[in-house]
Amino acid sequence: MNKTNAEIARMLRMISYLLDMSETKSKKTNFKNRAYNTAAEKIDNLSISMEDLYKSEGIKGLLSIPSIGKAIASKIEEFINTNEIQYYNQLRSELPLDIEFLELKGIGPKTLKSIYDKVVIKNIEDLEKAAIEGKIRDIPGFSQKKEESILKKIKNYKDCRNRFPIGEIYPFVKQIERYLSEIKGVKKAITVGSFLRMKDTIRDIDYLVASNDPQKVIETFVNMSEVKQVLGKGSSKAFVKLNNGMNSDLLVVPDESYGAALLYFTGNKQHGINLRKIASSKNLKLNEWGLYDKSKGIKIAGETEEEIYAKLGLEWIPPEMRENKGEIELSKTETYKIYNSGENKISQLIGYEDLKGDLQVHTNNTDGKMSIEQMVLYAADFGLEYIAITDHTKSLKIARGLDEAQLLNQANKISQLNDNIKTDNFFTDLIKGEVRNNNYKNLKNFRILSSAEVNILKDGSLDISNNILDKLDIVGAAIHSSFSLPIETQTKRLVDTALNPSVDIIFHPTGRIINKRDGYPVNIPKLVEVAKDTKTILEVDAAYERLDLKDDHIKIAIDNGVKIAIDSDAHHPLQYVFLKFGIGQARRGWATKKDVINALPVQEMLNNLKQG
DNA sequence: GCCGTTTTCGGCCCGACTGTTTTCAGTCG
Repeated sequence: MNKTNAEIARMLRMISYLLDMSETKSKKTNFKNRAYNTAAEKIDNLSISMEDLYKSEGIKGLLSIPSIGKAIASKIEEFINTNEIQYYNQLRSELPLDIEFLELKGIGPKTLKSIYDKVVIKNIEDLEKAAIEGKIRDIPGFSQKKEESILKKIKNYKDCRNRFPIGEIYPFVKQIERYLSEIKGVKKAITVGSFLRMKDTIRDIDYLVASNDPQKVIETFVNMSEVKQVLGKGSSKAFVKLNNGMNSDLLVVPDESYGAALLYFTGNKQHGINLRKIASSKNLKLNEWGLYDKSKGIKIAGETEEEIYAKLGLEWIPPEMRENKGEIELSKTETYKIYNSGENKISQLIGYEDLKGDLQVHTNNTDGKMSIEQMVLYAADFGLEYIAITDHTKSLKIARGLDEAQLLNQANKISQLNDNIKTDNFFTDLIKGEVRNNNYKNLKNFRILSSAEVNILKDGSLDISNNILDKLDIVGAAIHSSFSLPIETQTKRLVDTALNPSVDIIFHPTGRIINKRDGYPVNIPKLVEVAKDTKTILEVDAAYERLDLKDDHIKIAIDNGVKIAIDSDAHHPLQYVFLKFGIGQARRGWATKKDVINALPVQEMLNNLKQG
């Protein structure tokens, strides 16, 4: 049981695929398979769980999702209740092909059907074997060249690691972006796609370049040393596989099409489709080259995104919000004007320069790499005004967690440092050889907060008592063990923590590590409800392998009036840069500056805590 | 199969690249 949205979407997508394979030229079937595919995409982008929706509201809940009608809703219901869809079984009894073909890019249902009709295959292994044995080249419509290309595509499928955490590839992606921007004649070069939308993980890296010499840019791109294989190229586009296994696409357009191309290539796909539908309804046509007036046959916009959105009756939408989750409705100029008298999300979204403090920072007193003083120095250098020192507590043995005496000792030291920081020469010794810019002038007003990342035990209690915690400026708590308890127990551990009057923030609430572990199960709406009642802050841990809370959870939290903190979880000064990824997730969750507690100056932030 | 400010029928986003199709189907994003 417990069907994820991804599993449901995959089933619908495979139904679409099988319908496409078995389609008799009739147009009706053609649109039927598209309907299944559209429903699958919709579900993939949904912020709520279909199963939860079904359990709380029944089939009516499913029908409330656009693109899901009676027929598809009843199949989802069947899948949730019986773990099967008879319609799918029936299709598969006619075409017994493994669902993995969905992930084999470049070979679609039509190609596969032509092969299937002549050679018995069931899965990708069979297909590879048939190609190696030369059984495909003689099928009508195929050739030796096509057979070779099938083998290449299978190799690509096997090589491809699914998705990379955004922070892991960030420097590499930016390096190529800089390289492209330095090609002679290039006016602009930018990384677009899910990277620009700040998705937590990235599959493909897409670049957009504005230049009047596309051939030169394309040749330079496909000949970079980072390129392992050229998958295709034409007069405006190129597709390559990079050495790290990722696919990368390049689109080159003239300056006057830059905005249209940026809009098209940033996505997401459904956002783009909806914009093109709006264009169509206004007798306009939108593509990657511009916005055109159909009746007059002339281009009316294209150089900037803003002018295109404006001509469609919309305010500009930040890339992080372009996920087809209601942002188009929100940006309609009429809606916008009403809201904008006070509270429009789009104009108030938390910005990349808005954080004033960082509420989770570690030092070499436990598992961090540097001292409090060094972490402070670099934080000031980074432009922050305060940090909380949140070393682990005693029951987390692996990090040499602090006991009560050590914790109080550290708090005393921090208190002294706060006094000394105001004197002119205090950091002189430390600064020697470490100064990178002149932000140290901010140091005098810098505030160090005593804190801890208190360990939540299996029964939901903490490993440090409240009378000790109350001596700290701010308290964070987190789960680091017993991940496999059932959802009710895990939720109760976090709810009990939120109910604890000494705990201000719950750190990385779901415990996920991207590509390594899913995290423990948590009833997020329930936790959010208690957090709201108790004024507990939920963290967005910005370390790129965590990004926890994730975007959809952030949206649930702030929609319910819960404040978030965006923290780096830095164990080294260079890790303050992680804050960028946390802010990206917060923007994806539509968080405004007001929703983020550490966008406040230190005293206001403290005043807004539970006991503040 | 889904949808509706042209609402229960008749539409359904748009264009680049590939292969071998001399005018297009398949696939992708």
